[in-house]
Amino acid sequence: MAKTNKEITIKDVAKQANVSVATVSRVMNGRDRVSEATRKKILKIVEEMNFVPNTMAASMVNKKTNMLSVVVPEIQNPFYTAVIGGMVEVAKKEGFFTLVVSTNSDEAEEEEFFESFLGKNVDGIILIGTHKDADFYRNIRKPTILVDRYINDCGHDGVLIDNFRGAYEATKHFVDYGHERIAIIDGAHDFNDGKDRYWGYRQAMHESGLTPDPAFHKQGNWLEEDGYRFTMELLQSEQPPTAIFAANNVICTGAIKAIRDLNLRIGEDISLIGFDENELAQFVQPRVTVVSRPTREMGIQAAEMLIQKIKGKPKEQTKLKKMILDVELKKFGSVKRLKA
Amino acid sequence: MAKTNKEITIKDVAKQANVSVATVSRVMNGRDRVSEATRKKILKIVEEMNFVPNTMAASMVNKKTNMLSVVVPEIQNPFYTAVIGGMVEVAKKEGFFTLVVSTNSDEAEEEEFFESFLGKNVDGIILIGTHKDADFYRNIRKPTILVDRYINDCGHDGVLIDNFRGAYEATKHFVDYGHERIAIIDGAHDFNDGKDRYWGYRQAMHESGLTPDPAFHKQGNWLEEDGYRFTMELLQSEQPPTAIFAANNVICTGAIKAIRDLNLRIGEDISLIGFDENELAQFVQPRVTVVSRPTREMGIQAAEMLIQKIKGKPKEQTKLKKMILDVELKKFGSVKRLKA
DNA sequence: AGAAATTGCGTAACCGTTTTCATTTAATGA
DNA sequence: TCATTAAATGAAAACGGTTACGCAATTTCT
Repeated sequence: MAKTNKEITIKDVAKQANVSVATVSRVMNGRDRVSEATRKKILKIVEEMNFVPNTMAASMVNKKTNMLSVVVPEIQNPFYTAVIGGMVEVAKKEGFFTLVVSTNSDEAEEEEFFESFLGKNVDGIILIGTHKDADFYRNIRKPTILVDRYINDCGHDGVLIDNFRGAYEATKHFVDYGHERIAIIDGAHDFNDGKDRYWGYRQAMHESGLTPDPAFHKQGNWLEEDGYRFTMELLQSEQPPTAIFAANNVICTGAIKAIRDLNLRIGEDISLIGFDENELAQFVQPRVTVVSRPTREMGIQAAEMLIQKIKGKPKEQTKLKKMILDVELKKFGSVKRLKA
Repeated sequence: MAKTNKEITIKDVAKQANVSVATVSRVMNGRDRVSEATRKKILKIVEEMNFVPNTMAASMVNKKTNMLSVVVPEIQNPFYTAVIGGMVEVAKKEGFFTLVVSTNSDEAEEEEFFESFLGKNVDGIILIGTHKDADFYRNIRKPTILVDRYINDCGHDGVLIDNFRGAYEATKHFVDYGHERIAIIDGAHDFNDGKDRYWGYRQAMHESGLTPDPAFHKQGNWLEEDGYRFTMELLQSEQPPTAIFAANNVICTGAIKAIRDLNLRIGEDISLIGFDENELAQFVQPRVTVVSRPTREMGIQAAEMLIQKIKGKPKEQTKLKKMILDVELKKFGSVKRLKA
């Protein structure tokens, strides 16, 4: 079992087949025409020798890797994995291989990716960014689609959802059911998504003639523990709200747990709306009303835009596109009717 | 803004600095000695021209990419993302970049990976496999560590947990609390993990002098819906069990939902133990007793083994190692005491 | 049949690095 | 001062493919 650990190369095949490497290369990727006889012969030898071309060498000359990457802040968050799922589906169909990178919401890690082997060598990127500055994005030279989080003047197309309207509809729903003391738990307004949700809430309040109590705006870090802590605070205060809008999925999870720990009933003692589906929101009874967005679809759209961009000629550099997908308020029983 | 889209290469730098490419290469990766003067000069020019070496070209010659990949069946499953988390942590510390690939539990997709650019070019692989045949694994030439699922004679090291003991302890716990009618919901015994859990259950039953009712072994596909459906069936049968062992995390989720939908109380009307933590198991009250395994730690150990293997010389090919990590039965209130 | 067009394939340059080996230059010693 | 040794650098051959170009050998056209 003396193992010659040397990988066999196109040269070995060429020698064996008594042809030039060019010919082997030709049959390998069916570009040029080769006589049926030699094609057969070469194919047979390729099979026998178990030759697999070194993609890296090939990429060096034709500058394509057929790899896409999707960069997300947290691989644990089901919202992101859903986007990934949609993206991978399309990429695969189009012949691209997708690799996933999680940056742990860390700007340094995000930068590291772009300087790494991968960042340099994928054909395109779908990015749910962590950076807040447009400069960072402008420095990305590869075809890139921003998903969910968008920074103006970043120089890339985006696939987004109407966060403003989502929050607006949620808040409006509370108001329609007679709520006036409506709290919102969100996080830093570093990105458009968070900011828009807050201002959707504000506008709905304003239009309804309600002045939001500043104490009802709880701003954390978009974490489950924030949802838990702030819900506790809110519900244990002197004048608790009657309704809480949890501005993302994990905040909502925290809120549900807090409400449970306080022995209160959702939709009865306290009304709640979340943003995005999440396991707990679907489990509790009544199920929690949520602003739902087409997560998987976002990945699909982004991948299609990206691939189109990769395949299109550079001259087709039309102006930037932002695709806004629609949200839907899925009403279950977590909002109590206070008035007819 | 006429953009010369050509990437600048080491040659450009060399020309600008009036030195050979060899010298530039030397200063870039600090291998050989270079006079301080030229080093400074080159570094300055590198800075000015914003030169970044083409890693792919470099990899072609030194056959290293400093990339690791982790291949998992389902990126949505929190168990896998936890393993990934641990692995990435170690890899990063050791200077490796990690990329994640999900195969959707599809053998074809798994194979595709190994034939792709990535599969060919990473320095090592951590694999939670989908294939059932040892041959597949034996064909993997790169340094590889199998995690969680192990196939004998596969030719690779593994990081596993003691599934047998986990299930054994869980079952024993039921018995200790006086249960005799104990059901198990699992899935196909394609891998050691599932099989071992089943036989851990069997042995505990046997040692306790209990003969398991064949109707109490429900075998599905390890899916949440299986957990739901079988729990329903079990609890609605003529002679329902008093205890259910849900052999993985999503089956447990399904079981919890079914119990809820049947308006039964966990730990009262039906006792339940799950395998692995999961969101719902932690949420319901009483919290569900689970066999807990060190998920993150598994990733850490695997990454350390892998990197050691990559860095070690080939002659150090000692015999195969299987590292077995311990499980722990975390007792909460979901098992009712039937006797003192 | 001879010119023209087509087909099949080999030669060699190239992609952007690393690295060995040889060579030049500077430093050291007697 | 001149030989000896050490330090700094350059030339060129890899690494494993792709592809423009060109030349024979066929086929097609008139």
